[in-house]
Amino acid sequence: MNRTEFAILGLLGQGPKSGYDIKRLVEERLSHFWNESVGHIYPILRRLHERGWVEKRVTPSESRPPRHEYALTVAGRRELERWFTEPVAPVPPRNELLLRVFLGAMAPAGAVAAQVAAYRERRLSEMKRLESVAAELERAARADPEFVWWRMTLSAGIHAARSAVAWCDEVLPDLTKKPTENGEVA
Amino acid sequence: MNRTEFAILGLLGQGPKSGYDIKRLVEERLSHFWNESVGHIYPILRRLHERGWVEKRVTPSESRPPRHEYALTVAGRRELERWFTEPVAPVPPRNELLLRVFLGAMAPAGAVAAQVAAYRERRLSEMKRLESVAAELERAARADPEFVWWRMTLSAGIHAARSAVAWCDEVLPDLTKKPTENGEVA
DNA sequence: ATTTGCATGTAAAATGTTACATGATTGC
DNA sequence: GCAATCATGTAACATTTTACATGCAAAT
Repeated sequence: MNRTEFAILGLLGQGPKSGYDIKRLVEERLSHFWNESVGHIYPILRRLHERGWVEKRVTPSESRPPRHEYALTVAGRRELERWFTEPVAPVPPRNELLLRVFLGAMAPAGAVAAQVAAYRERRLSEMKRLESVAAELERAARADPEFVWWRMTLSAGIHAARSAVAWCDEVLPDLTKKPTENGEVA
Repeated sequence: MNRTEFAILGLLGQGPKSGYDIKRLVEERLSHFWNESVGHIYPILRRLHERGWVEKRVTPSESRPPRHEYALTVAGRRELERWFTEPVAPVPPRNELLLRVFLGAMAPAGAVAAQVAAYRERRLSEMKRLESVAAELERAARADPEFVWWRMTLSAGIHAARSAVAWCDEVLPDLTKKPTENGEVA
């Protein structure tokens, strides 16, 4: 069983949803640590249905396409709880920026520095964005039962972004001073 | 053009290699930020050859299978240099641990805490391992022209691992005290 | 004796992304 | 009038992993 299936099963655990609901929810709340592509959600929902982990209810509508809503079954919830105790599968890393850094000796002058600087920008703005989301959450959603969990994932994102920026600040001086000393292409 | 092609092109930029050489090099030096599966390397090498970016030299041997060695061509090196200036494609995140944390409200009691504790262990030992590799490198390879670049990638790994541990230490108290208050399944 | 390392590759499966197809509604 | 949002889904493609297939040499 794959990761997408569990992600969707988990989101349905919070209440019945349509494929489109799932897509939006992932974009709005989970985007700093998860993503789902639309073309993947619908086939997975069907598979979950075939296995009896979700049930489907179609609500017709005059003005729009009928709404296909999926809800967890008892078997689905059991499966979901099992997943929580299953060890997280390690993801083999693939970091394109670090690949460029590692191979930096053969890069055109300044290219790696520019990449790291751009990366720093991205991570810094990500950090600020997450901090403002967290502040807003703290203000508006303390009573929400999801609150504590959501805050933890935001904090994870902030920690990661902050440490990425710190690394950039550490290496950027070495990358910008006298590039040829590092053996780069002149 | 995909990421594996550039990774292999880049490693060949450091000198001619066989498929097996590439596999070993990735495992030994790049494993904290990159991976390649064997089944992928050989087809890619052939593709690079078809495009004229690498040239192939087969050295026969009595006792072993012939060694197929690949080396960058001029066109290959040009392509590689182009890649350095190309913006890094953002990777859509998929963090299974954070997915579990986000959905923590419906987890069996203590399950999320156990996952985070296990994750902390993994990241802490990763951090120690990278620190010792870095120390060894500092001692043995300062003269190596690759040294500065390699050190930067190690530092990135150390920063990331350290910050992950810090996050775990931040959230673990909340996860272990009075689990039912967080709305978990009892 | 058996495992590990050297060394090449192929084939099938899984996973996931992108583009396409359709069409109404709502807001600007 | 036009773009965005709502809403469903399919099909083709790309990417990557896993398993298979082979076989010698060296070390334990």
